[in-house]
Amino acid sequence: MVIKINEYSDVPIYMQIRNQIVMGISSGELSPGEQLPTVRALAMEMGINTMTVSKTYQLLKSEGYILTDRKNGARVRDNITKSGSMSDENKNELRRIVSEARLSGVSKEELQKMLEGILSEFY
Amino acid sequence: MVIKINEYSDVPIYMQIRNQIVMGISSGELSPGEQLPTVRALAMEMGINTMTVSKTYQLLKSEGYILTDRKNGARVRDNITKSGSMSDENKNELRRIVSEARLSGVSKEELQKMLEGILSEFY
Amino acid sequence: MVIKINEYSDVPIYMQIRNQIVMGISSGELSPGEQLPTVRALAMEMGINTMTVSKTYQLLKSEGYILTDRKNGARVRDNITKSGSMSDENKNELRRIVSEARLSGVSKEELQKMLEGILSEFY
Amino acid sequence: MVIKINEYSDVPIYMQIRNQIVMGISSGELSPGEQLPTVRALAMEMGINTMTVSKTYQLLKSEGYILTDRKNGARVRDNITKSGSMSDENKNELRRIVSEARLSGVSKEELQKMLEGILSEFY
DNA sequence: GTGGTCTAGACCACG
DNA sequence: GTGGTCTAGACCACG
Repeated sequence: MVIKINEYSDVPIYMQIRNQIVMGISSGELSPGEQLPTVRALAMEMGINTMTVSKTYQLLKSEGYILTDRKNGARVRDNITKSGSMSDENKNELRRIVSEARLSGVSKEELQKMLEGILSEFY
Repeated sequence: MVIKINEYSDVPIYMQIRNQIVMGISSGELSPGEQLPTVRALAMEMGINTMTVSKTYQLLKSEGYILTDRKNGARVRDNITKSGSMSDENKNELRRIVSEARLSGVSKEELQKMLEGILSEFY
Repeated sequence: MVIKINEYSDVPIYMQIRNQIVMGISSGELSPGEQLPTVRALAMEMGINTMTVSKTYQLLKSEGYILTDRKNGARVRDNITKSGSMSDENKNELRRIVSEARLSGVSKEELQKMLEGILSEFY
Repeated sequence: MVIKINEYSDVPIYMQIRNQIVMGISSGELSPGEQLPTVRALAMEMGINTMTVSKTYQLLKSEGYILTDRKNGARVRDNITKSGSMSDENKNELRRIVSEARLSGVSKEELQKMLEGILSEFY
């Protein structure tokens, strides 16, 4: 799996990596139980600080997306906790994005089409 | 229009206010040409510093959502610039949110229903 | 002569009017000795405060572009003081504008052509 | 690169700094990728508040001239967005400056010569 | 060590 | 009375 960092983004690097791994798991690109690169390897590959990758893995672990152990490194959990609902933060983000799309002149139809496209990526 | 700040959020205060005003404009709660509270009034009302509100207004101005002048204070622009498309950042956010929703066990149908609900708020 | 105010501009109204009158004099649209509208008339016509127009006229007078007397109102001076050189401020502005044009990807030829066009308006 | 503030100017400090950095980038004095002084260092050096410098950097960032990150501080972007044209504001400023030059008695030839000089600084 | 955010308080130009 | 600017000083997340 290829992870790309956007250096112009305001999203912190550790969060960009986290987001891409989450999307990888959700889309199926990363399978349950699959091994992730070691902190050191990923940091080296991306030319960033090991601390940054470490922060990503700890976050993913605390969110229940991955497991880490000293022997095997980090692996995708095969029983990710399902709360069954979206966080209020994400709901709010959705509202913000939709409202901005409308003000940008994106039509309802265009937006629905785009949303269907994104849904088909993950469902 | 009531603006609520979540002091525990990671989103900076000036950005929370900005987001709520954008949503207000998009939903129609704030009409084109409508006066916004003065910097001082809003700061007082929310118990925050005038500089913070000022930052919000300048951001909204630079984004083309409002205009300010010393006589009338700030008001909603009546010809908001329409790029016609969503920013890459917002598209990416949509993908992140959808991917997280799926991993949380939200079904495609539930998500579609929620999206329709949000769309009907703004379109 | 038609004066247009851009309400979105950061340039104060009194300065926008001043600039347009100066350009009118320089282009010949306003002739030496020509009568300007009264403060009251111009303010009424533009739907702005008389104080704003008054400020404009006082500025133009202090800059030596117009004369005012109680009997005849304001007139374009027929012997505008010629310093013979550009102000340092204006030179600096030119440098700023040219530097921004270049960074915007405007070619030297395009810029020269535009400058010739502007020069032919006033010379 | 030396930045000089004119404390008597009407141009706000953060804007004076912004203008000089833009001119520095355009003239080549500041190279793509080059580090800018840290907010604190520049503020200290110029004897002004860090907030003022911070405002400058955020403006330059929002205009696409520089990028900032917490590790490296601020640096000049190597792919500055090129709109391909001058802003209407800058065109208007050019007209104002040329019209004032003419009224000051600057000849067309002198002005053309000065413009060529400025163009050769940046092109 | 860096930029980002926020406060309390002040002064100013504009209208 | 309004927004715009600036200071002095502080705390925080990121890396």
